[in-house]
Amino acid sequence: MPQANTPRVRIQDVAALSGLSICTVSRALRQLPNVSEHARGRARDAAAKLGYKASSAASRLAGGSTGSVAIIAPTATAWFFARAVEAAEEVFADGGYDTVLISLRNRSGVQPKLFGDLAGLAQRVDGVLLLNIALGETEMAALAESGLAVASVGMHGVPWDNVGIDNAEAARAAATHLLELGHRDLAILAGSETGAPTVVTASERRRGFELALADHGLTVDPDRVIDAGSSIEGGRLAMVKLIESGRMPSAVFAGCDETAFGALMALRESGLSAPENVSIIGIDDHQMSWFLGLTTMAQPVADQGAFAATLLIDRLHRSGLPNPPFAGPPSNHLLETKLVERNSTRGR
Amino acid sequence: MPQANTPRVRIQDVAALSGLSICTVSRALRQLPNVSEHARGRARDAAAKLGYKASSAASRLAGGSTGSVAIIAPTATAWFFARAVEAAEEVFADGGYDTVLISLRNRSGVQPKLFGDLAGLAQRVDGVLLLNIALGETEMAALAESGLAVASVGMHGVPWDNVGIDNAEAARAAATHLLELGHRDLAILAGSETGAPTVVTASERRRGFELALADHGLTVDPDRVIDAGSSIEGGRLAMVKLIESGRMPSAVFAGCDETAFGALMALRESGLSAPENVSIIGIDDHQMSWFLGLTTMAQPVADQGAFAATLLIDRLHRSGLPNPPFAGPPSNHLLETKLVERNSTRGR
DNA sequence: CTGAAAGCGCTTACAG
DNA sequence: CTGAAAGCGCTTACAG
Repeated sequence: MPQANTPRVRIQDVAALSGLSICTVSRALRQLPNVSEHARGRARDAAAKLGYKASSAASRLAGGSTGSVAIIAPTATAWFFARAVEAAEEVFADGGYDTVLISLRNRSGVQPKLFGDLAGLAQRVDGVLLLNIALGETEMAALAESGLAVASVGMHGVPWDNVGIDNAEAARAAATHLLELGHRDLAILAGSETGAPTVVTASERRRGFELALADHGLTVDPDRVIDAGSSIEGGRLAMVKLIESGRMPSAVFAGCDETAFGALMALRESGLSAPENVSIIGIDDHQMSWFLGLTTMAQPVADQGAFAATLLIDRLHRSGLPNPPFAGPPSNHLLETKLVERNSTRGR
Repeated sequence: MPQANTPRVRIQDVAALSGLSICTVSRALRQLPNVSEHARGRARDAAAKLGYKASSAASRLAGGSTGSVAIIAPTATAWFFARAVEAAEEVFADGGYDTVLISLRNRSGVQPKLFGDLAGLAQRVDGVLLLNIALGETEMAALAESGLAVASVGMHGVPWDNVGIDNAEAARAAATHLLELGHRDLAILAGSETGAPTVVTASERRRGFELALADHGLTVDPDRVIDAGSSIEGGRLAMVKLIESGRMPSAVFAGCDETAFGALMALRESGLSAPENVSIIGIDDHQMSWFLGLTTMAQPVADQGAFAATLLIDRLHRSGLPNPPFAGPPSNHLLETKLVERNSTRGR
């Protein structure tokens, strides 16, 4: 196998240049305690002059950090995930971490396999950023045992740092918008796609939807709850189902904008449109939503990914310090959403 | 730092169980030559029974493979890249490789930094999959020296396996469609965004555009070549520029569908539309293109990512064999594109 | 075809 | 606060 021909700068070189032992250099560079400021300075200078960067392989093998983190997402192509992933990756890269992308690809089987060998994963990365992953109890336990640092986006009641939006509230606000417009026969397009790992936000959004209806003395008609996943195609099929049922609701709450796009497509295919035949509201404020005149609850996506990544890195840094595991209780950060009214909804 | 508590299965355990030495096991498991079929079988059985998987850290440190590959993309959020990345990630995962995602994020500075330390990268991954990255000569040289296996999507005249479409031909076909509709004043929305790393396909598409015009005895008016990058916003701004120039072309070739979407938005903002005021054609066949009635040249995206990933893995496998570097000359695979006529173009 | 030995570059106890 | 030693789990020459 061909080799890079730049001779690697080893910790030994830094030790030689700084006049310290390699173990002191190692501790100094990793900000561990019990190193004099003087030694720390010398080590840092020598490392900088030599352009030294610890071998992640050696460090990892010796029991130190791997210098990489994994992002686990249900899919990497959906609007939300692509943006969250990229924002997180940027934070990780700036923090000196490689980011390993693991897409569950809406394929059953890959999640169990992944969580079945968390020890293997833990050997390759220091921490994981979970993006809207629905976890079973066994999986939660496995994660706790793995020793991996964890942070997440869009998860709920979870024993690690999380950032998201208040999904129930956002859904409630969306449905309330519809109700205040005078609509009473509401349908919700949400939930999981067949064979797809459940996306946690879906159930919360559905709960918010129910809450809004309850606020208005209404209950949810099971026939008006359509599984649509969170894809364009899922939204399209769900709306087709509604149209073919011959009983069109007055308004539709789509679990996310892409689902709403699909619903809009289905309407057009049938010669119908929003808000003429039905009002439609989504959640996201996708880049195309303005164009399509879609009313939606806007959420900050890149911010969520970046913030969660920052929290994970913070934990990782603190974990190097004494008194693990990772000082401080888990925090939960809810970012703001806001209603963006356009032309897909109107009073009746 | 907390530790996983499943005791790791080491190669030594496999050696003990199989009655072989660890070095024979090592060779057997990596399919190296000079191992008897008998030993190979015993090693394989023992490894399977124990659920042995080599430590990537140890393997890497000892000079073996890292078990991971990097995907380098200009951005991970654009429609094309998100899909290509996910498709490639699936192939890598199935092949047992971790995939490290590196997004250049359209930020100048990150590419030079990355290529400035390819030796560092080579220490962490076995190979890289380049997605439409414009490379300077120094970067090409650095890549060759790094010892990394390389494959790419959408690149041109490159000394490694590549898969893509014939960009010049696709662009030429798109422009020809416009010309055959009778348009003579054509504009092209393409090229790189300010500060963004150049996307290689852009220049090829521009060349195809020129070719088509030349076929019809026309030359390109520099004023009709607008830098639009390949984003929605870039397309919008480019079209705004065209509108504000007061000299609207008869038809517009957008370098990709997202650029076309942006152009469509700009038209709508000005109370204009396609094909009434101008014909518009894109390249991609984005999921939303049908909805927006956009005429476009369809290209298979996931196929490109998956195919290129397969080629990279093949090289990686072959690189373990004797007689490196990697047997076989680089191959270039061009996948089919095809015109999808919708309502954004019409004769004049 | 197979094995004993050395070494990859770190980090972690353990002494000082 | 600092250092010498052992060891992490592999792979690579080198002998047999």
